[in-house]
Amino acid sequence: MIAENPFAKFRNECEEALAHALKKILPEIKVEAFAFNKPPNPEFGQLASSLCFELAKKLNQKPVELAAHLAGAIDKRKFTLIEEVSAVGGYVNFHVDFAKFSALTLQSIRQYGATYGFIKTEKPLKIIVEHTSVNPLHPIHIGQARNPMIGDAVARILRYRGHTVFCHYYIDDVGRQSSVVAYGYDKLGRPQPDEKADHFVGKIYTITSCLVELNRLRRELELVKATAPPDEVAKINRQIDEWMSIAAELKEKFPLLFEKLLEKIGKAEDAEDEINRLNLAYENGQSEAMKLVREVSELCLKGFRETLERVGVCYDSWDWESDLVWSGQVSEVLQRLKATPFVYTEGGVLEFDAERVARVFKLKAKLGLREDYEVPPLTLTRADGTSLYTTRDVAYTLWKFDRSDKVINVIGMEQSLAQLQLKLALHALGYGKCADNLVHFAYNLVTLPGYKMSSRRGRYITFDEVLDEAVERAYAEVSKRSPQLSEEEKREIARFVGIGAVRYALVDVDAAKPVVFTWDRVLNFETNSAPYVQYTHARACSILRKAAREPVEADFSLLKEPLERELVLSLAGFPETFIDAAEYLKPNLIADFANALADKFNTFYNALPVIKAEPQALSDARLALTDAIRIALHNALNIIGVVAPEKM
RNA sequence: GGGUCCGUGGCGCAGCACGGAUAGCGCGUCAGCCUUCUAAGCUGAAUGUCCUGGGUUCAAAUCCCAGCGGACCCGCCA
Repeated sequence: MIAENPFAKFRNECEEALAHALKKILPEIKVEAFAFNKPPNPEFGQLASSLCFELAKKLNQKPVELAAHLAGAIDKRKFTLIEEVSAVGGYVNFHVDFAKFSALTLQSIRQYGATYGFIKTEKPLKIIVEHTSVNPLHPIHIGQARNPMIGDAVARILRYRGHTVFCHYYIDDVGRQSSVVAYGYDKLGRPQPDEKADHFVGKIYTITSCLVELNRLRRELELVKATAPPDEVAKINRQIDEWMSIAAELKEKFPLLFEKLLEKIGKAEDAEDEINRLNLAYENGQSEAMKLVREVSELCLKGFRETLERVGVCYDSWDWESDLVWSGQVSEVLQRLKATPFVYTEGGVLEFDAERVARVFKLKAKLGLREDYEVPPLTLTRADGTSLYTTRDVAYTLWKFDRSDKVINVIGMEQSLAQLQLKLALHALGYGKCADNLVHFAYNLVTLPGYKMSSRRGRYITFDEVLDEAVERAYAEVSKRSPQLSEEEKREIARFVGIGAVRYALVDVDAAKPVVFTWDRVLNFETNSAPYVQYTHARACSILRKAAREPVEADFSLLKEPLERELVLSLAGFPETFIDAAEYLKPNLIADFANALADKFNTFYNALPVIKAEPQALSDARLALTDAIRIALHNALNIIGVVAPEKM
């Protein structure tokens, strides 16, 4: 007997059994769906119904008596997996027939192998997952690295679920910041990088942006010094002080580059204007500007690709924001928005009345907003006619929906309002359906202890640094723990252990929670980490290797130990966990599952022999169990992008 | 001021979508386990007003309301 979802099979039988019994003794009662709980203790069985508590009040009977009555009415002979039904304290408890259930679960896992657990959806969709989308100005820092880890895991999960998934990277090269870095790069004479390209670009960006900001503030001070109130002058002075200290930091860290840029733009009074001109020229598709900005952006992206490839993240499409502007899609969207009654002009710029859209289309309840909350308006254009980020995002979103049924944007929760306004803009344009299929997967920030990471200020820890450190730490661990391995093996293991640890650490915490970055968090190699699960997987592989035989006709009824039964239950539940993870977009469920299974296996490993178990039939059954665990751990790690090694 | 999210042993987290029996786990602390299948492991001990107060319910960490604390957002930045 084989089932792709063993635990669901048991659950279905329990449901059916309960429904029959209810119909028999209380035909007048209609229950839509039966919810089951997992009992806190195996002596209460594997599934429990608390239905009697609900019915007790309606029927004016005691739950305990009702439960006994109901349990007694179940004819368990009609079902294959139900061994016993008991009534305890008002609950109806279902006990699984472990002999049959173990056989079902372990044979199914063996049969499905690398596809076990990945139940296909009945409604496959074309889904675009947009993730990472770090601006091409500086290296990906650890605060941003949570994004590709979550995005990639979500994409993998949805693919295994049977959807057609495309991962898109949105290259935001139209913002003013791109012109800032391009300006600095140009002043330096467009040099070739002498290090990893994104790190190189990042330095230019930070220093340029700092110098330009100082210029601006100093001029502002000159202008208002005589006329403005003292507290305003003091405020500007404070800002100057802050940027001066940043400049000092940068000068110390990158003396050569700092000097060069200081010389070129330190006193350039027209820097601000030149950057604005460059930005305008770029949006207008002027060829010199195009060449310059694209050149810097490409450099940076080259660095990103290296980093992301290293952690096993890849994309199906790299979408340039500028392409949307140059192709006229942005201005077309603007025209169409202007034609709606929701756009007005104020102070020479176009404003979008998001609040009115929400009211007219009665969307507040649907979008989870209170009726008395007023959605702030969205400015669509600058006074010079250039577009703003969210405006371009409207065009981009429509472009994405031309290619998919559903769009998932993995974007920090600080952009919640912008994403809401984006949805409302879609409604205003008549694309309410797209808005409904647009998901903002919001995740919380990663901060450094004491301060927020700031790319403009050059205060960040790069993802590359974290990966390097993790791999180095892992190398030290492997060398210590497995000195017998060859140098090559150690390097290889260090690589996937270190990278796995980082991936796992960034996926494991609920995306809604803020994370304070500490090295301890990502360099954890003990329980509840990728290395722990990887180690457990390698351990299972090692046993199977040493056994050197195939347990062909194992007698699963020999698996009578509570530890073995818990393992079977865990394994049988993997498909349901996977479905939950896919439907609710919760990759951390997979990490938790893997960790919990590893925990149970290690307990089992320490308590009971596998190869040396007597009689051999028991050894065979335990080998089959071990093999099933190996498969489940492998599959779980696979979806969160972590390598499952055979040795470490 | 308004909005969104978060609040669970000393620290870091799970559980909350779908209410259910004794709230789990890791770190740290203490006491143990390697001539036995990988000790990146295991066993045991101590540690909790599940932010506070109301409400709904037979039943609340979980749902609702109010408050407190923290993060983020409310820009002709992205």
